Amino acid sequence: MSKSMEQEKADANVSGELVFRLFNEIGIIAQLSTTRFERSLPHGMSKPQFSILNWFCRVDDQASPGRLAQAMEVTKGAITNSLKKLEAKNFITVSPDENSGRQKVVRLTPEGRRARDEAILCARPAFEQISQSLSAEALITLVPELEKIRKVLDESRI
Amino acid sequence: MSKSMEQEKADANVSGELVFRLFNEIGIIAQLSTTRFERSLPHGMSKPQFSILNWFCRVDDQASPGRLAQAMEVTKGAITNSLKKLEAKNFITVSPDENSGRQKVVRLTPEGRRARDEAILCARPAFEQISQSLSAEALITLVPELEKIRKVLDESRI
DNA sequence: GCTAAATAGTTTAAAGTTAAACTAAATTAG
DNA sequence: CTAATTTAGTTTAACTTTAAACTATTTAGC
Repeated sequence: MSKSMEQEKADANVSGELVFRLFNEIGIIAQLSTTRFERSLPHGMSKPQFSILNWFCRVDDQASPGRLAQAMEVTKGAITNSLKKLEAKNFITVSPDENSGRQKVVRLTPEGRRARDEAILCARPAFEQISQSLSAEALITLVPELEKIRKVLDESRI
Repeated sequence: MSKSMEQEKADANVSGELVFRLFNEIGIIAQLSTTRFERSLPHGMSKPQFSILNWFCRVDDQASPGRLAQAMEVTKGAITNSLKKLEAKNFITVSPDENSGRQKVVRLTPEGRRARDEAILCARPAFEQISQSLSAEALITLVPELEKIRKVLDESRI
């Protein structure tokens, strides 16, 4: 075995180890930050519920449940569940789609928009501390790298 | 309001926004990577089960259920559940602690160690692709930053 | 046009998690 | 030494998620 081949193998092992640690850290951070985030949310709102409201504020003012399922990266069943909760709180409306009898149209209500804004205000302090203990620089490099990883995972979804 | 104060507020908003995106990306990556990881595991092993076996290989050769719960960052109930599964597969042994009647001692079996090594081999290809689409550089900067974030979250746990 | 396949959404069953109640054992205080 | 408190682990109930089965509607193929 040539020297360069040995080196390549060593690199692969180092990368393998690092990728492993990467996903381990990400898993733990997701768990801890979700718990913290949900505890700070008003109206007994869950992270999935918040994500749906936030999506409406940021991406589009209406959508089918299926489109939301894709955007949230969860199953259709999970979206059915979340939409029921949000509808019960009058944060969204769900109506039949005029153009397609098998689709539905989901829309944000003014209360829903208010609840989302309120949620962001309530959650801010929970993350301020982390924001402070991280350099802005670190954040600026971190976020695009993570976006890249997410896209790779997303595009090669099984 | 002075110029510098305005600037500080703008910075805070930018950071707030970035921190928000950071945790959003982390949440999605955790979800997608866990699914992919679990599908690659042998013996119908779940990520929590693997994590316990892996902990024994990396940290200590025995532990109480409570210590494992802390290490895995889950509740004691969740650990009770996982340990039952692992014991049924003969990957661990659970025995009474000689020094304390209310504690138990959990240990890895040789089969457990083999299963963990096998799991790592099976999971490698699933992550190789990501490893390839990321620069080693990116990984080397990413992992320590994430470790820092995890530690901040962990140390200030509520 | 009519049948077959695909698509949208709901429901159900299995699994896993948390929080809280509970049992049993050890420690602390008086 | 006894009673109260704390600690370790299990159990239970509520909830969420996924995957698969199911219903209803639309689109394609012939």
